[in-house]
Amino acid sequence: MIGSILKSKAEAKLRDFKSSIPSSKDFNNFKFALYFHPLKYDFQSIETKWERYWKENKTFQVSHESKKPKYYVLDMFPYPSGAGLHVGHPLGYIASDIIARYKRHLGFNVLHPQGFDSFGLPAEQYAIQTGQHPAKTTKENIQRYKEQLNRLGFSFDWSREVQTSSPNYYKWTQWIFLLLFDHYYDLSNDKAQSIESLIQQFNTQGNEQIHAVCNEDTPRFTNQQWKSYTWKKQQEILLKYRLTYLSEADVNWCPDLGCVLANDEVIDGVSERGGYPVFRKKMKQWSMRITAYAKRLLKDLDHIDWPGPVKEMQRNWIGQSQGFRIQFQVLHHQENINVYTTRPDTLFGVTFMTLAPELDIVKQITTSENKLVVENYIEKASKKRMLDRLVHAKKISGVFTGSFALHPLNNQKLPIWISDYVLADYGTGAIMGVPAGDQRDHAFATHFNLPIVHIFEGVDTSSEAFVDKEGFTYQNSDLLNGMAFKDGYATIIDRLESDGIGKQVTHFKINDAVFARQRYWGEPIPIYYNEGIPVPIDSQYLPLILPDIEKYLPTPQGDPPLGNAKKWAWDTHHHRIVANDLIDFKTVFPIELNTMPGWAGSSWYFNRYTDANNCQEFASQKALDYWKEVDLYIGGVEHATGHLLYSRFWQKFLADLGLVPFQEYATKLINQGMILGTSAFVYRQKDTQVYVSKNLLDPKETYHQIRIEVDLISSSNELNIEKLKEWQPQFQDGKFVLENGKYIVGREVEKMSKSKFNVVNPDQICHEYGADTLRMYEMFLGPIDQAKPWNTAGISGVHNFLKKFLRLFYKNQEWFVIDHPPHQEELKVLHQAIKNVTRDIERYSFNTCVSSFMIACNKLTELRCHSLEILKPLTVLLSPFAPHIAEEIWEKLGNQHSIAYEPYPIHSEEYLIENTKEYPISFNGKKRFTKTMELNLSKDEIEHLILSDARLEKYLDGKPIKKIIIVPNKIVNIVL
RNA sequence: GCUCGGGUGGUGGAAUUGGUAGACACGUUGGACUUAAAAUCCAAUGACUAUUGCAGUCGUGCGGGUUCAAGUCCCGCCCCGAGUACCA
Repeated sequence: MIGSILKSKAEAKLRDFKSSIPSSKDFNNFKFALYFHPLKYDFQSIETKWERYWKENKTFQVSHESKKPKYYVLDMFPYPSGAGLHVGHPLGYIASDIIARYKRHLGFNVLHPQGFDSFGLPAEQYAIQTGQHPAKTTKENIQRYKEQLNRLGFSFDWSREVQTSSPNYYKWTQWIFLLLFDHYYDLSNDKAQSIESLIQQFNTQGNEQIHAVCNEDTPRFTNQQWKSYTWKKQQEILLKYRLTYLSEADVNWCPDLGCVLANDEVIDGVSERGGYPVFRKKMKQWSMRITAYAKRLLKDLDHIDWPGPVKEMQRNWIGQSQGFRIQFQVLHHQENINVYTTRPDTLFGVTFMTLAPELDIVKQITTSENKLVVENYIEKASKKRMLDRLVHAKKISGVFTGSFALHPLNNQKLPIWISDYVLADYGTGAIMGVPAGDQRDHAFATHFNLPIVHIFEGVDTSSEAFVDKEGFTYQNSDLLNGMAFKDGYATIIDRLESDGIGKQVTHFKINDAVFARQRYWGEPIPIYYNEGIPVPIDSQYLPLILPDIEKYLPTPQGDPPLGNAKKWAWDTHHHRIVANDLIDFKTVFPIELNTMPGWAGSSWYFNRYTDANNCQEFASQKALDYWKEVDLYIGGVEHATGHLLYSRFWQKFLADLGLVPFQEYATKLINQGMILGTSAFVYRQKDTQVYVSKNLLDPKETYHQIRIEVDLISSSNELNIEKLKEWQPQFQDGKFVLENGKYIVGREVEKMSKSKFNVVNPDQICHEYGADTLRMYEMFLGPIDQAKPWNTAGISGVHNFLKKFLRLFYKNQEWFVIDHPPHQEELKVLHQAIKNVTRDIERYSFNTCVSSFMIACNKLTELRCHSLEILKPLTVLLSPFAPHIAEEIWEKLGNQHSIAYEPYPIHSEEYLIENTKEYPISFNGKKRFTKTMELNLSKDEIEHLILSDARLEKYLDGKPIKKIIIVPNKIVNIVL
């Protein structure tokens, strides 16, 4: 019934509409208006016009001297690569720009800066190939990026641009490095303290009582001993406390890049950039003592609104575990072996010990008859690539050292083995082998015929280890026998602690971050060497400028590229860099030749934006206090265990020193999903020049898949063969086997990359459809945080919407907006749109926002609305998404100022209440309703209703019913 | 192996967090207007069965369960994606 009413309404509307269409007599007028739309959406001129306007009027330049509340929206700044921007880059920038513009409408003073992370490997490799100075290519790339970014209408305040490779920026990166060098981590206050204060404590009490984070091999000394040490010895000790320090460390060495890598730059045993094999190697290296902050980095994750996966990855990376450190004596040797275990309760199941081959102690305890095999094994293990170590994880290997350890409680002799399944950099690098309680130990024991002690009563551990913590009682376990896990655990740690054999420890998986690269294109480390001891260059002489060099490769002596610099030594008398040929190492000292890693500059840039042009400070207190922390940070999830962790570490350090007002710099983080490319393939028959169309491939034949440029493909996957032959000469002699006269290519979704020929450039979309369309389309594609393949199929829908929207302001080609009170219907459409768009922006659900605009636009077109009172707020609503067209309309509506700061329309509920009572309702239990309704019913009506539906009875219970919500033939909800 | 996500039309994706599943858009089909194309507008479009009685049945990876009501909650499977890994 309702259905038919609605239907007849719709029909009436249609009739109405059709009758309004003029007959063919006055066709001349009408033709243009409806069927031949001359109204051109000239996005090219609109967009260039407004981009110039924003630039000339400095529309988006902001100051911290403002009474308005602040809002800080930040993008992860890009690395300016030579390939330029592709359609994936702007996704996050568009979202952040929408938020920035939205917040401006709401009256916030919005800080929305942009800059460039311009130090990095690709520019340097390009320099090695071409001899071009990285500074030059970087500058060109930045220029290109800026043009492309501006073309998309982002409301960045470019007056605050930062470039990490510019000396007035890296001056402060070096300054922070020196601060880290000058501090240690005090565990009694749980914060960084100056080295100065540490020296004072050494002078008065030595280091016995000091509770600080330091290297494992730090010796113990009294104040007397300290004073007796030479300057050099003192400095060596201090280095073990500094937050950036130089030490012999196991590093990830990548010979192909000639460079060490941080753990997060190694993926599956190969380098993140280039995919070259990575080896473990001992080298003297700069490191950052991020481990000192591990606990705080973990704890404060609870206080920030970051995506779950990022937090989870950081938690895993930090890898906190509660365990026990147990000491084992080595028979006939002085040395003890410390093991780390999370299961001290399985101590009576120990039948052997295993050490990581890299451990120093291995050489000392190896007996002479085993020396050869052990050394062989160590040699082999160190040569093993990290990848092999992963791949051959299942392959069990190891050798016996010939020595034995003593079980601390029952004095059994335990053979000491070495094996590469034990990692040197986790725990103590040594484990106690418990075949009954650990699967790897079990496999190892089985492989080498080592005994298994079955310590769990009720569980068979002869063929498999048992790792659960319930379902057994202990047996063969001395004092634990008969207990369950909980009691057993408590009993054993009590015993071990009282005997002084072991102690409870909190262990972290995270390692200190290697902080030096053997590269040219990075921040110079402001350190010189005196007697081999690193000495800081006083911060007043910063920046330490990166010198020009001619060759970007390592020196013949194997020094980093900076060794090629003519001027590169520090003169302590004149406080300057001096030329090599004049070097007299009595007065001048060699400068550190390594440079900082890529993440140095990006670890604090968000603070610099608050006061980017300050020459006196890294940022003024006033600016920092006004802009505070980042309210919304948008960037890729790939930085979860790199940039996003290091920058939190630096922020905490700066906060410890009182230099920044917050422990966490970004309260809210959103990860934008990657936009993937769709690569295209042609299929060449093996050893021929014959290319076969995709659907004609013979399963019995072998084909080579060859990636080709996606520009050569039509929307129906047809290949333009002529263009292909022009593109690469190898195809010129090709014979193409066609289907239906066409060559159809294969397609596959992959990461967008220049080398895969699947890059789609935003420039060509801008040219064809305009920036506003691109912005809205990228938002419309799907949820912001989801990875999705780029696909232009739907772009016309968004473009049509903008055209339609513009058409609302026109009638018969003429600008036509009326200033009469709008209809109820029109108001309802407007307020529905305001409500939905606002709600969705607040939820960062931009794709549904775009839908809401389309719905509103369609309805208003149908209503033929030209009311100013409707269209004006709608334009404001749209302006964060499509700023150019909004500005254009805004100006045409007679406004002098930019729409950017126009108050946002706030919806009022009264237009949104559904008039459900219009529809007739019948309570005979069989009628159907077409709408969900909220009804205020009288008692009689309710009773009638209840009689019609027995199910309701159970709800009655004597209570009065206030409201009943009904859907077709069903009672939905009852409010008592 | 472990830890997170996620499976909805031909496609991208909606669903106010338990209340008419498929909004919006693409695509497809038909129509209007055109010499024609483009552009624009209108209509249909989950599947099946009916159809000059206007309706019915089934449908959110599979199998169970809770509920008046399940895409949404619970239990058990299957698949896909991401991260991570001899972590003791």
